[in-house]
Amino acid sequence: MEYLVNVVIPPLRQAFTYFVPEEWEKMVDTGYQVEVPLGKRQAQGFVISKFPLSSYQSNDEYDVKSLAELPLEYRSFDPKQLPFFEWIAEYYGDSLSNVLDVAIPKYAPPKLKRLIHLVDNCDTSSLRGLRQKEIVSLLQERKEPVTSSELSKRFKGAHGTLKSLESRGIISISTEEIKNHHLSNSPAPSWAKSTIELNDQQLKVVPSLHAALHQQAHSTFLLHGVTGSGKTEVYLDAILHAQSLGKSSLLIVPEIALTPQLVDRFRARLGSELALLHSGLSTRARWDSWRALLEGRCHVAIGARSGIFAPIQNLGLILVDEEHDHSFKQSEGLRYNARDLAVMRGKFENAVVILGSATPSLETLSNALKKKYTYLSLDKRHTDSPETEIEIVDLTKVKRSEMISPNISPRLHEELTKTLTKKEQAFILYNKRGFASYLQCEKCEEVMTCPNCSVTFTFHQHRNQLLCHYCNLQLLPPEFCPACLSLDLDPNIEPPGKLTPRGSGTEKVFDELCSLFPEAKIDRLDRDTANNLQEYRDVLDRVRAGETDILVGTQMIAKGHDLPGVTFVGVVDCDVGLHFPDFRASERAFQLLTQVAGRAGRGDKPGKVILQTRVPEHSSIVMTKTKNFLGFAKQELSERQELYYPPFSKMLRIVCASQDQNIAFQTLQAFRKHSESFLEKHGYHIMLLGPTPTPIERVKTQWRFHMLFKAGSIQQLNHLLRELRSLKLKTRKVRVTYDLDPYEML
DNA sequence: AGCACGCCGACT
DNA sequence: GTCGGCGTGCTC
Repeated sequence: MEYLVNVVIPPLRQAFTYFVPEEWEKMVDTGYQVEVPLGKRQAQGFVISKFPLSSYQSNDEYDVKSLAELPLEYRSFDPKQLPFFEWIAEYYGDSLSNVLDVAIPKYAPPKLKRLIHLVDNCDTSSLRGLRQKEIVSLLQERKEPVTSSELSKRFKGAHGTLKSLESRGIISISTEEIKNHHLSNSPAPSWAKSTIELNDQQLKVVPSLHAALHQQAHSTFLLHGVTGSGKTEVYLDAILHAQSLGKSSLLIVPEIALTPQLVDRFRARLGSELALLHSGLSTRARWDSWRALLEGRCHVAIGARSGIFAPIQNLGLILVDEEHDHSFKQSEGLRYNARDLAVMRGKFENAVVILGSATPSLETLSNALKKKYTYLSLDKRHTDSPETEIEIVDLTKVKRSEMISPNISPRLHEELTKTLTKKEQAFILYNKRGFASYLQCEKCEEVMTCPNCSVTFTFHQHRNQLLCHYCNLQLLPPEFCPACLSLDLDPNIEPPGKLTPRGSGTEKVFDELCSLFPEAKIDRLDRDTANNLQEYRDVLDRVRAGETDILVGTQMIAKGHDLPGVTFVGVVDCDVGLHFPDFRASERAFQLLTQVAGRAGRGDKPGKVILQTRVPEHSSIVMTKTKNFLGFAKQELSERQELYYPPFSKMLRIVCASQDQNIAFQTLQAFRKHSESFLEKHGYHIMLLGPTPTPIERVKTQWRFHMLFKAGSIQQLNHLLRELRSLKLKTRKVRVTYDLDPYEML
């Protein structure tokens, strides 16, 4: 017992010290996963350091135990990653334990398959049963082993038959690991070209990327490229260039953008070099990809948010596509932002970082303006397609009687008709689910609200259901107003009011379009029609195959890849979310509108966009029409500066949730008190706001209050965060969440 | 997180 | 008299 190790055992925050048994002394090191005795049970942990007995200072508070077990696939991360993980813990004021728990995939044993072989030269003449004859003749036909699961599917009760065939020496059974097809060298489809052809403007940006890669030092680029300008080609060129220098690359994309089409394009150029990391993988498949990277078998990884932790060896390049996308921010647990981590990881590993977007976040843009990042731009579309024309329809100027249907203005109807006549495809964006935003009593004006949350029920007509979008409570819509009924008046004299649907959503627009265009094939894409990634892809595949004329949907429709048949995009109501109590509401609206407008006309046909709004002078809408990203950004930045919002300040949000309204409020009040004296003591300048009720003050029966902190110095804010976390102000019945760089304010 | 210890209410 | 509720504290 010459060595000891410090082991972190999630979710326990501290590290524990163990002896390393002699037989593992040479093997075990930082990054290994181990089983340890902990109290009366066995637990799993990660080794975060190893040191000789001579440098161990014993304190007699506890007896050091020995490691219990070394799992077969024990190496979990590279020791070189540890400083990065420690930095993350420090920055978000969390424990290393929690970071490792989130960053490192769980080990899963390999899946096994049973292979049935036909024994050579065996005597098949003595076969009795029909089932036996069928199975043997199938095996003879195939001339290769067949899995038992396939046989079981074809012939019910095959299991028993196989056993008897085996005992009679006619077949033999072997087991084999199921290989992961994400890692195998499956051929890329023919449409994915294996060469890269760069156009003039792409050729202008690649030299500085190549130069940076040659430096093998950290630098960050903002690649600002309008939709269709061919950012992907630049990514590929950079990845291949890194590869020629012996460096690996990591590409992070929003989960929803990680489509088979994107993966095929990369596979066509990279083959088996490529490892995938996304939520659709099984635990084992994720582990396989992770190990392939850790062992240096793959040199390029494409992943969603959590891919930023991937143990890529010899990392030289990190790319973040759609860097403005809010899905890079984890919204629970360790609330990290993968885009910010990408830049930080680049610093730790001397890697080049490329942040790409058609609508960069103001944080990233401001770093580019400050020359912290190098600004590169692709401002022309890849093909020679004519410019897309964007038209604003001011709904305040259209009389209700002039509307073709409640949500469709004459101009929108006209353009849709034109598109359908030309046999082209249209996207209709309405960023709101359901059929009606709420049900209201005709008589007493009572609105149906969720009993658990302070929001109205959304009416979903197709399911005939009232649905709470916050707690998912489902209710059959009542025929009469419950408030009227509760008055218990004589129905003959005072009949209860009926409930009418008010406000609309994708379902309503879908219905309107179906009656306006009965001949058209109309489809809908939102969280209600696409429950998972596969269903989402299926809907977009139907569009790609030309089976859909009009696709109505929420923001989900804004992010599909290459759909050249779509020439028209209509936005039913640009104002959804514009007046959210969130300082990023305008930015979000601009990004969504610009993104969805970019869906129109990616082929050689011209695109057309119609934006319906009641605030036609709003900068998010005007600047979308004029395609003036920098104009929008400058105006928005000056407003942010005035109000001391990011990127001009660093923000921290603390939310307290409790069944008891008072406890939630008073916990935060105590946080405020302590913050004030802490700031006083250290002479820090941090702006405190609140506590106030959150915009949606009750969710899932919990009352919620929050506080916002705005600071000029991240160090000071961090110090305060650490201090508040260490305090024991939290009473029993309250849940506290800390969110550094928050995105969600509801 | 587990698992123990510990101190107050309804039952075989 | 005990079974069991979950509040508190510890685990190398």
